[in-house]
Amino acid sequence: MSAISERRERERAHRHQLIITAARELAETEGWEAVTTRRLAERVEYSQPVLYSHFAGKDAIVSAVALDGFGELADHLRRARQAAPEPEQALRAVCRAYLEFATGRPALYQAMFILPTDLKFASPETPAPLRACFDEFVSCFDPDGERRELSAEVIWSALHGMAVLSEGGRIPPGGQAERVDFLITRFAGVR
Amino acid sequence: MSAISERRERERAHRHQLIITAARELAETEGWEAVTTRRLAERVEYSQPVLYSHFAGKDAIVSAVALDGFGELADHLRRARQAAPEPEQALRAVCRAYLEFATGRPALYQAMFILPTDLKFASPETPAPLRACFDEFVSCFDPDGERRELSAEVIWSALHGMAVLSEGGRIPPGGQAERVDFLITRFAGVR
DNA sequence: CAGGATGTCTAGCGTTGCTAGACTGGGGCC
DNA sequence: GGCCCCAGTCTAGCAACGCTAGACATCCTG
Repeated sequence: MSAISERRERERAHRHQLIITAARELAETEGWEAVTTRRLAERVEYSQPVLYSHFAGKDAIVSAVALDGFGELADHLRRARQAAPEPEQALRAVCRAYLEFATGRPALYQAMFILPTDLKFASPETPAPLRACFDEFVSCFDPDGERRELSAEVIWSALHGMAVLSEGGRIPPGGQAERVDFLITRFAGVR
Repeated sequence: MSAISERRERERAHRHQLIITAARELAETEGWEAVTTRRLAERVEYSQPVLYSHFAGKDAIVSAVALDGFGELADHLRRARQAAPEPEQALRAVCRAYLEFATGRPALYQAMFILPTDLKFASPETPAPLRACFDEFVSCFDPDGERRELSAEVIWSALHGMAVLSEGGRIPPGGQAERVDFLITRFAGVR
């Protein structure tokens, strides 16, 4: 019962991750509308029902990709914040890193924030990577000051709005840096 | 050729609007995923191909609904702005009206800003209602001050971010008013 | 009154997410 | 060791999707 079933479990875990990365790659190269269960199954060289033995449905696969994305975003933001010498510059660095992430991996960003997912936000069972992302913004504000969470929410909203409106062509895609600078100067003074 | 074909044209225009309002009602009561060409056709009591004699495809129907929405949003914002006695209160009033609109008609807002549409933004052939919405924000800032457009873009982004993150449960849906106030105080001083 | 244009329909194509039922092969019990 | 059973995988198919071809009817024009 031991060795063989252990190997199977290992293989199963490996295949689980294989599905996630295949979905992500497919989405990043051809967009999420090209990610169908058939194409995904063909890509991982298994039949469709195998996908459903790993995930409850397509949404769950998207959620898994999104979760990976939140982990990477948290890393990305943390690195940017820690590389900044001063607190004010930290906020600016984190904001820029956020937009860089959003425009650099549009499909991943879409999975995290736009497509319907099963992920729980702002709740006790919120996955750790999601909290970590939010906390990176919170950390940019003065621990003594009140309303750090509020500041983080508003900043995050603004960045998300810029990212998605610009990606969809609702506002000119150029001039993102200018908008960030403008936003920061309004928020930095009251840190 | 006159009377009869005129009547037909009238009927055709009437049916055109009928399709749009049916799509909108269906979306507002059951969500956009319930708006299929079959159900829509059944609702307007015609067969599917009739829809395609009026619109290029489903996206075009969504776009038409969105365009109606932009007209209403522009009205809504203008009324809010004009009802405010002072410029600073005008910005606050417009922002609140915007979020009120977004949370009050979520399906309509989705058609305008999230679903894929054929509408052109920030371009010469941008429809008038879209420009009108943007201009309502611009009008809230000092005509002598520079960067009115930039301010409008950033404010709009922030509002959109709040609306969509809150609707999707990414940030707590309560406390929207607090966020708006917080945002305004950062932007009002430099009007 | 014939001919053509216009409008609407039925029927169907290809694709989607998802699932039931058959088949296979190794693990545990007598 | 031999039998049964369960986990895993597959083929095949369902209902619903957006969209369209081709047949039918209906009305204006010459």
